[in-house]
Amino acid sequence: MPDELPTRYNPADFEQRLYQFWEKGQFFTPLVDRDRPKFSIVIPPPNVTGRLHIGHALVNTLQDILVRWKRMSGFNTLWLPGTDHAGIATQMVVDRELAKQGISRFDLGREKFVEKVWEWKESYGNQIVDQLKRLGASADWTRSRFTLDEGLSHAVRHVFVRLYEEGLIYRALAMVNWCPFCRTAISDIEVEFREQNSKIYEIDYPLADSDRRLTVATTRPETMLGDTALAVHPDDERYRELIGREAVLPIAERRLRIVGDPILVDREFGTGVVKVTPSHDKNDYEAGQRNNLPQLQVIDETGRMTEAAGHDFAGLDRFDARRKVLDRLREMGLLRSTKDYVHSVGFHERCDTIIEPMISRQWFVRIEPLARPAIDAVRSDAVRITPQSWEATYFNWMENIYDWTISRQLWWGHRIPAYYCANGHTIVREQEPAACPDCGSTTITQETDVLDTWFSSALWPFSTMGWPENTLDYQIFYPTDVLITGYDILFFWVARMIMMGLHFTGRAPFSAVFLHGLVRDEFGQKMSKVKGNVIDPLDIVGEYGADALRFTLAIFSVGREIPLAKSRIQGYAAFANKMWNASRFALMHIDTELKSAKGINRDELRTVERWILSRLNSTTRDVNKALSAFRFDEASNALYHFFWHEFCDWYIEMAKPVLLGRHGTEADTRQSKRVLLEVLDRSLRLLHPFMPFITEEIWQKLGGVEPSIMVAPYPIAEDVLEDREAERLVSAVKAIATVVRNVRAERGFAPKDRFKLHIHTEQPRDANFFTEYAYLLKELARLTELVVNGEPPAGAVHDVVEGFAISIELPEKVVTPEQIERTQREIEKCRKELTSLEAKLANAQFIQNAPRPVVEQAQARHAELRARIEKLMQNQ
RNA sequence: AGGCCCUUAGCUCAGUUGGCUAGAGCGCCACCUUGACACGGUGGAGGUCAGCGGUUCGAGCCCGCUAGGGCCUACCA
Repeated sequence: MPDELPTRYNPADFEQRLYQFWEKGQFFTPLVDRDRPKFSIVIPPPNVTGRLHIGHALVNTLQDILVRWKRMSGFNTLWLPGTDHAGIATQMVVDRELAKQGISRFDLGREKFVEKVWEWKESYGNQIVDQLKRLGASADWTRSRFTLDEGLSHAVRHVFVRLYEEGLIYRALAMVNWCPFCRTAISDIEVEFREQNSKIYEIDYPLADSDRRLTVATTRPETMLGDTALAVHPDDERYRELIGREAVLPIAERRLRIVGDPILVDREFGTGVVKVTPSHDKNDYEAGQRNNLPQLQVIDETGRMTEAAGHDFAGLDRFDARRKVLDRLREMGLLRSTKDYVHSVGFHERCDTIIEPMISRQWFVRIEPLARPAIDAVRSDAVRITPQSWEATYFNWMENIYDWTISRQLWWGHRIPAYYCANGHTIVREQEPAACPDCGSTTITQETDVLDTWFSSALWPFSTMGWPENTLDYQIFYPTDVLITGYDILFFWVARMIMMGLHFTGRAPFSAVFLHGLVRDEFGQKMSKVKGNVIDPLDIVGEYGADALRFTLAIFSVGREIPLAKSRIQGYAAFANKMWNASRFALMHIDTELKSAKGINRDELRTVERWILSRLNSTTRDVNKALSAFRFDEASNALYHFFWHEFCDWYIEMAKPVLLGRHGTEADTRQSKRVLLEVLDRSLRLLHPFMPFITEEIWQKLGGVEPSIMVAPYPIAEDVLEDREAERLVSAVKAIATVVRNVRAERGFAPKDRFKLHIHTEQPRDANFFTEYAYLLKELARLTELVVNGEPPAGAVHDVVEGFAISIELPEKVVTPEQIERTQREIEKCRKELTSLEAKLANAQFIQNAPRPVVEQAQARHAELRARIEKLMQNQ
């Protein structure tokens, strides 16, 4: 029996098989067709060194949901994948590999090392791609790109040269953030400031020409060896007359000018005297420029003290030097105090090394001219950021942006296309020149620095499409439609893509940005190996299936933090199991003849069938609407609720009597089966973007026309399916059944005990409905009999439900104190609401100002409450 | 220091232009092995929507203040 499903949902049985089926079927590859509406997105390229973590799972699940939705909705859809060469990260990984063999990259030399990295990339770089496939990512792998491949490298050189020619890239000596561990400059946003418990030291600097001493405070005493001045505030009466005189730098015994600098010095802070180290502090550097101070580099690029720090210190690590300086000062009696101090210290986010501000020659992007159009693009809604609150952060950063340090002293990356001739001329060209255009020299060397990884990432949306060539892909799929990523790389990546896209293609690279939250553990803690709270998505896929993980991520995708607990994933695996079993049930009753002749005649449908189709229709509308607004949570919630709590809990139960032939005609049974199939089919298609595997597995057994559910049309809402009347009546049936069950449970009757129920209605149509569907209520509420508009005995339990007065005849009168109290409470609640409603309705302004439907609703509610109170009173 | 955000059931969170009789999932309690499913079914308990004040016929939602928490940017001799 090929059509039967195993009793238990076991995703491992089919997920990988289905993925291979999709790949083989080439369903992920769009057509090269410019006449069809397209939808395109590019993946945030994971690092080649990456192993799939839960953040990847989230961002790629969300992209896949959109892509599958759009593809099924008829768009020519491209999801372009790829990986990032990740300069520092990858270099570090290979460094570590080499270290295991006892060699360093310096032993190999640049060329050999880069070869090694490529080798590493060829063997391990595809790991993350295979892992994405486990999640069900429907990216077009045939178009996969790598930031360091030939095409992208060409784009990088092209952009570099143009920016240089436009004066937007320059090389300069400047104070940059230096990582002594990675031995490279890094940009400002790669520095992570952290509060540290540290010490602040007060040190006495004697004046050169008197006994007076000036006390300065510092957290970094080792840098004093590089001091070239002291600064005071020019308006500070305590020190004003000292400006222009000299102090003596302890230990080094060097003369220091005392300068007045209102920008550097805050009179209120500390002693009001500041030591100035222009070579190792950003503010001091600037003060040095203003006051024309000499620079003295005392720390080198490895974090050790230089010769300039003095013979006693040269070669010492900066932190050892700190201790030694303090010892000296103590001996000299110049260390006035040591106090605990909390301040923030900059760390390199990649390697956790404390950043050393350092003057060096680097390449920069003059960013302000690029930022302006990028600000306008967001302001004018050419690019819409969701959630919108991030726009403020974006503007704040973009409006106060400073030049971007793009050179890195690494070996792995895009080597900067600048060349220097023997006579010191600089040539910036896409290809190495044969001779210097200025002097004809043929002795030419290429710049050794490489570019910041984010430089190539900034070009990703168009470089991956073949730009700067005017390729068909570029013409058809650029600009992309939406970019999905985490808010943590808004500045690193998103802002820079907008800037580069606008500058080089004249268009924003995407019209929408969706920033998802960051995944945390169930207690809101960051996941980290140290804490041991890491959830490995591949473990989850193995345990619960990719679909359960995807559904969980979708439902929690909104908000800044996504607390992920296994119990939640388990919950959605249970949902998958529910789908599985509901489908099993349906398949048991759907015969082959039905599968080939799908479709239903709406005019012949009974109320219950019209009801479920109406509910499905409004779910369809909600899901499409939610997805358009990136409300993955609303979409998945709507589907979860519909499928489980409307389709399974109610419709299937309501359909059973007719479906199983216990009630109605054969024609009714056939219709019922048709509707069951129709609703299941549509539900599966609606759910497919969220849970691609299980929906495909089941759908394959439903006998569709298309080869795969992933290319079957996505349902759209149809007004004809909406049926308010059916919704009203079935809603009443549900509510009445619930009340009867409630009374049964509350009064201690057994589930199998059956009662006689009376329903009263003035509407002949409603009376006919209940008469016709008496069998249904008898089944759902377990009744012996349903009487419409009869004479209920006084001793019955009365209530009013959705406008219908009902009375339940119990076999014996059971009155417990709890029960009386409960009725009492219910009446109280109604009365309270009634009182406030009456006040509302008595208020002329409410009647006047509130919209008509609101007033009508209040009036209807008022009537119902009164009737209900009256009936409930009879139960006493 | 500037900016953004959060505070709703035991836990984690929805609640879109003010109309709510405030929802969901998980957890909890009671009952039920009914022929799709115990990864199930039925019923239930649980909230002065952080506090105070204002606008409004009407505030969880808008405005102001207070308290607590988080994040981003800048800086900290």
